[in-house]
Amino acid sequence: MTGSRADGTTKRPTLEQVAALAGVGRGTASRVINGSPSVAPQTRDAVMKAVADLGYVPNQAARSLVTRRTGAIALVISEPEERLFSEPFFAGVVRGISSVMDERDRQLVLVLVHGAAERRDEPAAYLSPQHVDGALLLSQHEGDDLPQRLRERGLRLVFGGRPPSDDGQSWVDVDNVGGARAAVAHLLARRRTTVATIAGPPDMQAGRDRLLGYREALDAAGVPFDTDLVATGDFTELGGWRAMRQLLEHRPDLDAVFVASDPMALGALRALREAGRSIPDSVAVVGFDDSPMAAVSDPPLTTVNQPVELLGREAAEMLLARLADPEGASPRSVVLPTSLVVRGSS
Amino acid sequence: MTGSRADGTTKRPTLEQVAALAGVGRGTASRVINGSPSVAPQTRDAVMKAVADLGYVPNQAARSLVTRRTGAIALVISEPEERLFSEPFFAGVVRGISSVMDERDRQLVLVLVHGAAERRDEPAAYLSPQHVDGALLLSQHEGDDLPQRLRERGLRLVFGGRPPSDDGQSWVDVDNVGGARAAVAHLLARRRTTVATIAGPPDMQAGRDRLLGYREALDAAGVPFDTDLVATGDFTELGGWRAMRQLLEHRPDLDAVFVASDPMALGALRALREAGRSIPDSVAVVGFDDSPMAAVSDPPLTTVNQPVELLGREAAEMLLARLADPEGASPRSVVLPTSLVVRGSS
DNA sequence: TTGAAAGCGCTAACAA
DNA sequence: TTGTTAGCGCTTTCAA
Repeated sequence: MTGSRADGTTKRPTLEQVAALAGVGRGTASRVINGSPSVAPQTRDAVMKAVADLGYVPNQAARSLVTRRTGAIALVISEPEERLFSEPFFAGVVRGISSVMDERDRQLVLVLVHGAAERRDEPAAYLSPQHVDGALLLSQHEGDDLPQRLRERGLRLVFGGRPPSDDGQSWVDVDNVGGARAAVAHLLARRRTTVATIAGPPDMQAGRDRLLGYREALDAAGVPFDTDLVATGDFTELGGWRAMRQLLEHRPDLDAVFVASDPMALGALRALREAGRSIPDSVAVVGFDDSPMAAVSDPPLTTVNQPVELLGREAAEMLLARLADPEGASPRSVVLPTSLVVRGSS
Repeated sequence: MTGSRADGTTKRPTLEQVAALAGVGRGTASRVINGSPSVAPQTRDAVMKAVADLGYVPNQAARSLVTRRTGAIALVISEPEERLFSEPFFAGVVRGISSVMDERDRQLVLVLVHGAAERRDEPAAYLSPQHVDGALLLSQHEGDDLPQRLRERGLRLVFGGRPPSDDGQSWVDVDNVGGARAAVAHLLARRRTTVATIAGPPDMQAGRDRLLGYREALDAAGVPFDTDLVATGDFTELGGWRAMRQLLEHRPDLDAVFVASDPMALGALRALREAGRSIPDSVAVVGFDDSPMAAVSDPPLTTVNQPVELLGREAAEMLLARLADPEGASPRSVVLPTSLVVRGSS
């Protein structure tokens, strides 16, 4: 099927050979392979057969050279956000992105960029139209000018997670506000009267949105917002533990807490246990993420599910759609629904 | 610096233009750019200046077309190992790999492959010399034939973590055996007499190696090996919790436990707490990973540090070295030292 | 609908 | 040491 060479390299069949075998010109063979409509059915069949017989695979380099498209998409991870690597969230999103890229025969190039602080030279020089057709940015943080620079270089961008400044960007996000609202409404519906929250970092959109959802649920129920019932964590277990202790100190009368991430919720559970508070009798806890840990914690955690894999898929497809569009379609945004996963009796 | 076109695409300067500006032939310009030694210093300078003035960047597609090298390296993650995504281990390794690739102007292509079970067609057809020059495989599991197939396709491979069957492979690993040995020796030196272990999955090399280290330390101290003191977990917190409960049931007299991963160690701590055993007075616990959680757990966990970022760097450099070598250097293997991080009084 | 031919930008072989 | 030239494999006009 493929000839081998002395150096172990494999010599692949070329379009030329396919054309010859099919008894057509190179141009025609090319048209068939690229799905051009103006090809006679029988010609198409002949070429297809030749392709199959020869095990032909187009040479991407040659193709790129003339089309000026690389077929590659960058997945940009900002170094400070590397924490994402240690969250199930990330794995799911990447799986979603990856499956789309596979289906569409695109390659996914992983680019870790250093924080603005530690950048010496032009950041991520690799991120240019010369190397990738577009870029997917995950979970941006406020004040980073990388997206702007990439856009200036002519790269099409799509954000996974709503970007801090939503000025004509394309993004896919989950409904953080709605998820948080549902979580808090659930607690209120269970006759909890003093519902606290452990919010995420205020410089992250997800953190802000989930806090907003908390407020909205209180408003809807006519419950006044009380800053003493709000503590902030950094999405880690330790942060959740600290925040819970702080809440217990200020407001030992609380009987429920909505925690903006599962790791923080686990930390909160620990703090509550250490304080001798029973769960959920004395304090009900609801998390956010629907991470695997939430299902097996003691007690199992009610939490908000977010469709992470779908988020990845949608973002990837949105980017490919923008690339396919002649002048780069106008920015779009999609919000995916979240849902409450009720466990135990909290 | 670069001309823009109507479609927003950037038209980059070509080697031709660089040569013209420098007043040399295209070939000479090419030599300078590729660092050929046979170029007169002044010629070199002239070309370099032209490159700088024009902001010239070589066209990778054109280059690949003639050199038949892509400049890309695949990072292959097997789907079942996706758990790696949720471990700090992974983030560190990827950071190491990524930094090397940046330095050497290589792109890192992320490839998630599905488990052997769910593969429909030829697995990861993308993984061929046509697309990538080589591949880095992380944490392989027993019985997967993907590495073999990739090698048959003519791809150079390097493993991060010792591969299950070490028949002439190239790999970089950390000293799991030595780390485990040190951990157990530490417990024995602290006059612990009944040291149990929670081992990792037996189908993973790291799991086996850490158990071996445990045995070696016992042997060295003349302590008999007792299967009742061995429980197995799956590297997750839940697994550690279960294993600890099992150990306590069979051998409530144990006074120390070496746990083969930090997440499992945290689960073990929880089980011990729930059983009313004080830590470290009643039972001393040592983990493995030196994950961030270990430092902030209650009590802080003594654990084994593994140089994850270095592992990534070494693996990446080994692969590039193999690629640079004419006939693909003979397989090499490197074991990086681990070290015990003693915390608290365990 | 099809074939022929002109490059895409670069490296490497060959001459000079 | 340098310039010239022949492709690498493909897409895409341009004619037919």
